[in-house]
Amino acid sequence: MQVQAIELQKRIDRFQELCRTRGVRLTPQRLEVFRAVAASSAHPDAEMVLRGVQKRFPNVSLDTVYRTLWMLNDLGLVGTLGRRDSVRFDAESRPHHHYVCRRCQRVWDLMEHNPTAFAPPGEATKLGTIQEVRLEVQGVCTDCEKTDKAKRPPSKAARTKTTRTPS
Amino acid sequence: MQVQAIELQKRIDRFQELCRTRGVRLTPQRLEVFRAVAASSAHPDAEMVLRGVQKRFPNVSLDTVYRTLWMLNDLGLVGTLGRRDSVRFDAESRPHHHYVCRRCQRVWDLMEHNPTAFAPPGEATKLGTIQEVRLEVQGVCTDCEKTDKAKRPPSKAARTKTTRTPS
DNA sequence: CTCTTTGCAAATTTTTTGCATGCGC
DNA sequence: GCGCATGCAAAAAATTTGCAAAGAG
Repeated sequence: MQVQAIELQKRIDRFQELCRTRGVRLTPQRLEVFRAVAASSAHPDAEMVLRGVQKRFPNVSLDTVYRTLWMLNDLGLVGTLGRRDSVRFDAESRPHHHYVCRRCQRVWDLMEHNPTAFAPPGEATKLGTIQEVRLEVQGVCTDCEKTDKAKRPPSKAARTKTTRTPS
Repeated sequence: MQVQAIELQKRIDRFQELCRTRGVRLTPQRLEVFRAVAASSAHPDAEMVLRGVQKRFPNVSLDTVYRTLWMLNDLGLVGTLGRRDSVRFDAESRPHHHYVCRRCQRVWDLMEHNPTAFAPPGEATKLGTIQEVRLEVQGVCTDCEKTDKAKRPPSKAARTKTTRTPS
């Protein structure tokens, strides 16, 4: 699960260049966080990245890892699996894909049936059984485009947890 | 964002039938949770489902909603967007897909390039801009197949939060 | 009547934030 | 030196679990 040294160096160069281009401050922590993600093909979560980074910088904190990872994500240098917010459900039974707006988080079902899209890549069959193939298109919906800037819901903190002792 | 009454009824019938077939107890809460998901095409999260259910059953609790949703997921009646565990990162820059093992949660990159798979369905272009197309194949990897049964890590609770006062 | 499911509350887990200090540029 | 980034700790958000009481089959 290790990335080749040459490929890794290529990625790091690109990162450093992007930092200069985009005016992002290049700190040792950030470099190390990026190295940890770029060097692994195990798709680590934040905690795994932390462990990797701590080998060289024993006192980096998990929050720095999170901050850096999302920053790298903004820069387009790392991708994510899973959403940072809550899990969403749907009961549409026909096979379909999703379009997800990265600003308002709304989801549309894409019913257009391109059968090849649901055919699992042959490569996958060698890895194990296949239970589901899921395609997700991400972008910014036209509504959000119009009203530019993200309008995050006013921090759910305000809401009273559940309906606990309503009186 | 409402599902047609006929389609909704069809889904509910299927749910009730599956309950009988699979020996799942059909409680009013469960029916209502399913109705809430099946009636919406907004891909609600657990809290949104709760709000829908509470219109008829003001005292259902969020935990029941969660329990029911995952149960419906097991039954194959609802699908999910996003993972229930933590977000994972990767720094692979070439376009690629993922194979995710539902037991050990490991992820493999699928580099096999089927260009059509990355072409966003035309339907999506009408909804907004497109930033990324992501395909995820889910299943059980051969390793886990061999050692059947899921071997969930022994509840991360055991671990000492971070490196807080190690002495 | 029995055994599953519910509601409640508290615990767990994951992620974010406020603030004083430190370091890249 | 200035201002963003870090570390720390604590908050927030999301989800799960233990347990007594209620209800389905």
